[in-house]
Amino acid sequence: MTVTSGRLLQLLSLLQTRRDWPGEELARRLEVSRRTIRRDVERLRELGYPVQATTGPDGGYRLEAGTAMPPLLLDDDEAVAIAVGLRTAAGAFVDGIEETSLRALVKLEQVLPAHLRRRVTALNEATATLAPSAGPTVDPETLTIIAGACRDHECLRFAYRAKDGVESRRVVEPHSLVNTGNRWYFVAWDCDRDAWRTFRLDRLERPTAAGRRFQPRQLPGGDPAAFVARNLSGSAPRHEARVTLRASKAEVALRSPWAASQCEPIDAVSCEYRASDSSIEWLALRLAMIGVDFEVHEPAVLREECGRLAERLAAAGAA
Amino acid sequence: MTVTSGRLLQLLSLLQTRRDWPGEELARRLEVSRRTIRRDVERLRELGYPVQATTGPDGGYRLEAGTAMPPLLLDDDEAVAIAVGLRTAAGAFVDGIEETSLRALVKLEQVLPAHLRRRVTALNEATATLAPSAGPTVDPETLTIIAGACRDHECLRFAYRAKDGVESRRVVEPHSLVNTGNRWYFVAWDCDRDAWRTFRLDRLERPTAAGRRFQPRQLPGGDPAAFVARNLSGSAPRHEARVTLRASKAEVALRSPWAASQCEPIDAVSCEYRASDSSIEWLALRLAMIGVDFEVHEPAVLREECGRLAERLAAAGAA
DNA sequence: CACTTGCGGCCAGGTCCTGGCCGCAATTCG
DNA sequence: CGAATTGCGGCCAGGACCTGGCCGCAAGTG
Repeated sequence: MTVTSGRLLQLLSLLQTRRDWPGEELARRLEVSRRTIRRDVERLRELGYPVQATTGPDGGYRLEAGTAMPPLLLDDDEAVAIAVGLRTAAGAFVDGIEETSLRALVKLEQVLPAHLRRRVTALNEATATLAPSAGPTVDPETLTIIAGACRDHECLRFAYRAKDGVESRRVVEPHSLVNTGNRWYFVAWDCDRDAWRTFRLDRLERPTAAGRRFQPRQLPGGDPAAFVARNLSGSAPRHEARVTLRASKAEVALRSPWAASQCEPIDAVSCEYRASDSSIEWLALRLAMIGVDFEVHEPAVLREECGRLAERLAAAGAA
Repeated sequence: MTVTSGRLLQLLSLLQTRRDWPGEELARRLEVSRRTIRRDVERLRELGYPVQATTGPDGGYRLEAGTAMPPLLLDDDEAVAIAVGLRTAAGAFVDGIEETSLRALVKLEQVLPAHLRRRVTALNEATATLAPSAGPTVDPETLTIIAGACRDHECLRFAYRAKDGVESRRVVEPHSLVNTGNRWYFVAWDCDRDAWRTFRLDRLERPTAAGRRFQPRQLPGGDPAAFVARNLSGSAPRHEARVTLRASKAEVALRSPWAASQCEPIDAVSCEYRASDSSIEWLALRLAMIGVDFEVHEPAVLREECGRLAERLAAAGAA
């Protein structure tokens, strides 16, 4: 029954755009009797969506938070906003959320109408400017193409620039994407070399689905993250910073709320701040961003980096 | 019809998690005959979802991008990822996307199951650390509560700290949220003072829905953005920076892709960078973040800020 | 207390769903 | 080229489901 199912979807959509809906209005919008609305609501409830109702004048229906996610019915703008948000989230280094963001993004982009896709890429370029990050960034386009190929077991072709700078064309059976810290790796079976390889995403260009499907192979060891870690052999060491800020924790919270959660109060005019990152430059900048005077206890390289940064800024300031 | 509609939704969900589905497998998963699958697919098409099919061995169904958004069927992790992404997008200053992100977020949070909500807030706190922004930030919680109250025409109660520091309790009929640059304003009818007011979100605390609904009033002039602009009377002046970077545009693009789009090449070893922001501190940090030597032409305050920052870092580096 | 709004039983007429069967078309593979 | 796989959709029959209308009931609101 295409009409009934469609109406149910419409009803769900209406219930998501506003909180309270009198049955009368729903009936008018969906062009059915109020009796049918009651029945539709009953159906939604049967499907597990918690629709609450209140009686009396000003009563109506309301979709509440339940135990499972109902299908999200988004309008164009909202879809675009979500896509943009996910792109930045997937591209950023936000411990533990990237892979999932990516999966959601792939799902969304699969069905994203073309005109919306154009808006997303346009907006994404515009916003990239304002979301600085340390180190080489990865194009969200690349990410979604590869993630999609992994999901759909589709062969992939791309250009790769090895560590020594040598360029080559690859054809692979994609297996998975792995995110460590702020870098993306791509685990795949290299068809030409007949072997498993890991590729760094920022060295990879113009990925395109080759169209051919394949039977997934078993990755030795099973866990792609472990596989990448093994092949990485200890690059990207993390730096653990311990710093005293010359301000109370409350002051820090006021100026830079994002830093407060890693602050331990010492006394009324200072607190200890801890942070870790694989990039010393970024670590130094984060400290500078807090906006209060500070003193670096460790590591020494961070102190040096602060000095370098100071020189650069001093030079700029003196000009 | 609950079973047919439910199956249609399940089918849609399956089609979103992977690209190709042989009819045989769909039939097995949904526990109906292949004939019924064919009919369900037909129904989806009738509802406007572009389901493509390919014949032959290795054939199957595939949900493609159409002209309208189908309902998104998300699993728990994906919902969390989207919520987190939207929260940062709404809190950040990403010209033009915040209001919409916020609307999508309100829609999502309305139906977000409690256990997922907990995960979102937890993650959000954790990630906030890595998404620094200049100036006072706004709690996404606050943002969604207010946006929801605006949408649902529900009275709102909150504490407000005026410019002169005086604290007061307010009860208002919320009208709209306005985002300018990197700041949020809230336009509402103040019930106690019987007048329209704009509030700065970062001065507002503990907003709670009062429960009472109201008939929306007409905002004089109609446009909330214009209303805010009128009442703002030229605060938050923007600083326009003009800087020479001591590196080629290509080098900048390599180190900090986000900055490249605002670079104009001068010669092989330098390029001009332009940026504007209401916060001098943030402007200086953005320059530092590019990671190359530079020289500030204007404004003078930016030069001074660089000097201040340099001193702070020098002190930290020397320690 | 009157009024509004949701709830759900009951009814009758008509529509739609499902599984099975079939011939057809497109594609892949040997 | 021919066999096999997969999707398409007509047809059928039995049964289940939908809809609108009507009603008495319960629960808020003023």
